[in-house]
Amino acid sequence: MPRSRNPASTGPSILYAVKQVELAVRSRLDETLRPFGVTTIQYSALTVLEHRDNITSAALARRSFVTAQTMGDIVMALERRGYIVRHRDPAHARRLVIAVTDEGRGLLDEVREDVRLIELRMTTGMSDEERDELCRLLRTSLDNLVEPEESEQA
Amino acid sequence: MPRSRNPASTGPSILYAVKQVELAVRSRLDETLRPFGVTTIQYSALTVLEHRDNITSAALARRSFVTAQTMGDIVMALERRGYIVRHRDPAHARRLVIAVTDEGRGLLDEVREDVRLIELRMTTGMSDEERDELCRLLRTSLDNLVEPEESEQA
DNA sequence: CCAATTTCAGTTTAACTGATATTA
DNA sequence: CTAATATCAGTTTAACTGAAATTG
Repeated sequence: MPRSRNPASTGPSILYAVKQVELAVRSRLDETLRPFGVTTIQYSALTVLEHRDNITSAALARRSFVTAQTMGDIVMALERRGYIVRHRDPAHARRLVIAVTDEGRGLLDEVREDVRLIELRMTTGMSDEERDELCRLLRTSLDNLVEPEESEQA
Repeated sequence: MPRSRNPASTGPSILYAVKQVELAVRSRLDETLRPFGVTTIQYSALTVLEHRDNITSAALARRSFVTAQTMGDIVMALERRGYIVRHRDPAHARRLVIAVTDEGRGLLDEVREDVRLIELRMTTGMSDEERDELCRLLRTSLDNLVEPEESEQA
């Protein structure tokens, strides 16, 4: 296969680009979410919970690359606002499994369109194939970065 | 043009993927940078300064989507550690332009290889073309998200 | 006894807002 | 006068470490 250029040609610029895009996205998301009184971090956690119900705070922390204590604070903030509830896992009395409430789903529904507009703006000028490719390459990047040891069900 | 699928097919999952990848990258970068006593945020600012010398803290703030005060704190932290120096712009007495010191470049050199390893791990299994494509799509995303009003030279 | 989960306490960094002096 | 820059002060959120209780 023809290696068109040296492997370091792109340098550490992909990491830099990821960082910059995330900063830009967060800036836009903050504007969108401010009227609702939730932070981008809290919203991100809530979107994960929307798709992965009955997960514990500790598992959510591992998935988000933060400590259990940090995620504990975020989860408690969401609980205080009524967006989630927690109840004991019958099979595992130490665990508190999280469920998104109707209020939580309501919030997600309220901001869904605005969030989609940010994504549409970000991908302006891209073809559907390019959008799919970007998403696929980001997922691959994430898979490559996570520790392989993690084998949880939630 | 044949729109192969509905535009919402990928949903807001690209934003989610960007966020997750950034969290993963930051987690790895934190490990790498901890022995050097700099945070990922400080390091990111320093890499921008490496390529864009003679920029002001305020301009750096705009580029990084944070307030001037926030970037002021980060810049002062880098200054205290001796990684940058600031001096008055002769043409603009109010501005303090930033220059990376030899110590700053030394730090960047010391961590460059480790940072590159993170990027290599992240792009494991990708062809050179895919790496380039990922970088290109991220740059496009960033361009689409920045305010067009900004027309600074630095 | 050990590992995982949760939580309490304390600390630090990074973000914000608001206000102020300076200067082009 | 206005806008931009830098900075001072105060606040909040998000991250950490350390420690403790509980449970499998």
